[in-house]
Amino acid sequence: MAKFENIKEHIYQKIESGEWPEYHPVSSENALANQFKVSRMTARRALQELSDEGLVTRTRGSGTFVAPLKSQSALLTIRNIADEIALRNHRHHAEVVCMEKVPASPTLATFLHVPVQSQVWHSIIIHHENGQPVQVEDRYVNPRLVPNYGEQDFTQRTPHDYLCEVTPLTEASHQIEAVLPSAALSRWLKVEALEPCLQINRRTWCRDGVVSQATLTHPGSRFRLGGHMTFRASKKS
Amino acid sequence: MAKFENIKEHIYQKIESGEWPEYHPVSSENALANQFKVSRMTARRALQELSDEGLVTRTRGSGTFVAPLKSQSALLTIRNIADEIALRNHRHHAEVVCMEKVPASPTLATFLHVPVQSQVWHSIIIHHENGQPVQVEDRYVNPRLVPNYGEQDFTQRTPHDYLCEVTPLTEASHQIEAVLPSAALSRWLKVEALEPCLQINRRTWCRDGVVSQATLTHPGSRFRLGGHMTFRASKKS
DNA sequence: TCTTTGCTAATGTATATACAAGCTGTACTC
DNA sequence: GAGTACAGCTTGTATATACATTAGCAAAGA
Repeated sequence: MAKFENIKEHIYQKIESGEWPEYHPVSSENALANQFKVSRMTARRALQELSDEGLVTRTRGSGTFVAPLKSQSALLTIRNIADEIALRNHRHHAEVVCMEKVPASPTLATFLHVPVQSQVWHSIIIHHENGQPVQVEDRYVNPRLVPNYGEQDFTQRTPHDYLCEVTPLTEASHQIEAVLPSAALSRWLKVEALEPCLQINRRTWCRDGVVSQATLTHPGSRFRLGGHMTFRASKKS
Repeated sequence: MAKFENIKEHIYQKIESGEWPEYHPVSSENALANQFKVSRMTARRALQELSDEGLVTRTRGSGTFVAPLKSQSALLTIRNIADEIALRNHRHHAEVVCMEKVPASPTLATFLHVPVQSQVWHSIIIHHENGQPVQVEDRYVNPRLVPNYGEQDFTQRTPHDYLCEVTPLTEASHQIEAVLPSAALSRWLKVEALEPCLQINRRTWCRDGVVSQATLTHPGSRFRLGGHMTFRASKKS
């Protein structure tokens, strides 16, 4: 492996393991150069690439620091429903319908990479915007990676928020489809049985395996998923 | 502006203007260093950053070349329905329902940034996968930027393909929602009026303005939108 | 006490150089 | 003619050096 990659690896470990939390200072270019017995330009390259990847932020005159985790997936943000509602200056509140441990069905076991019939966390939470239900979050969580999931108070913070903190996410996959709500869903969302809903299926990974699999259902009449992208990073002229 | 930025700018112009098409060779590091009277390392930096941004591809021993445009938005791909179907080894065919010039309604005029009542291209195309309809593409195109849109044969190539070629896209925004199909849509998609559909609203920009606004409707029972992302670019160990 | 000044350390840009490693075409050999 | 060896160009990695720009702090001054 190239020398600059060793240095990146070293710093990445510190961040991923949680030893260096958000905003923790990272060794300076000169310090790394001494420590790894390389030239400053080589140490610089490692830090520069970590900065490009969004893991650290750098400020001339000040130094290099671990970037806030929430900005690490800046490109296609995994949205936190509570933040999104707050952004619109609306009021968010969550209702925990269910929080239990259940044995994993064969399908679920495959999704979460756990043994069939092993106990997994299951929660159902209804998110409201200004008193109206806008999302039902039906989530299964791997108890090996998140043993204390059931003890959290999810009326105060969202599961997404909590999971991001205890297991730094490294990977995610989404599937979006349009469905008709089940009886329970239409009751929870206070919509008619024939109203189309937007359903997002999301699995998230951390370094050690599948953390969680969630089905987020939104009423079609009260929700849109938006995205914007530009193909060019640098600014014009 | 920094020297390496000047070089980037120079190359970017060539690509954006279309003077250098896909796979066109880019001057080598040494050639650029001579041309711009800088050191090789500075020229290298310009090429390296363009490579990071996905505008060019580089191969040791061979050279630097303009990247194929379709890979320029690698992160959240703007999918081409035909490619997607081909990827599944299925058969794609398109049916052009309508191709006309219509006066822009006030709403549409706002979307496309054109004068109200000015003529714009309007096309409706049904995309089939193995004979079954999977997408209705209802598209409005800015005739100032794409004057010959109406003369293309969209049974052979998709509008997305054509638009990518004649106007290098620089920006795009999406909105996804779940809806019930209109009468015409349910007829075209051969679904019942009560089947929920996934509707994607997409606007695309090139350097000179809004190119096109499209509404893509998929039957919920036959379509899913997927995405996958990792938060770390480099590979492990 | 508040302000100014200046020092130090950190990142940002640029250069010159060296060698490693991979692709391509040419010339040579069999 | 077919295969091989090699030379030359390309990108990739690494080093040493110089100077610019900025943040933060400390000391001197009013």
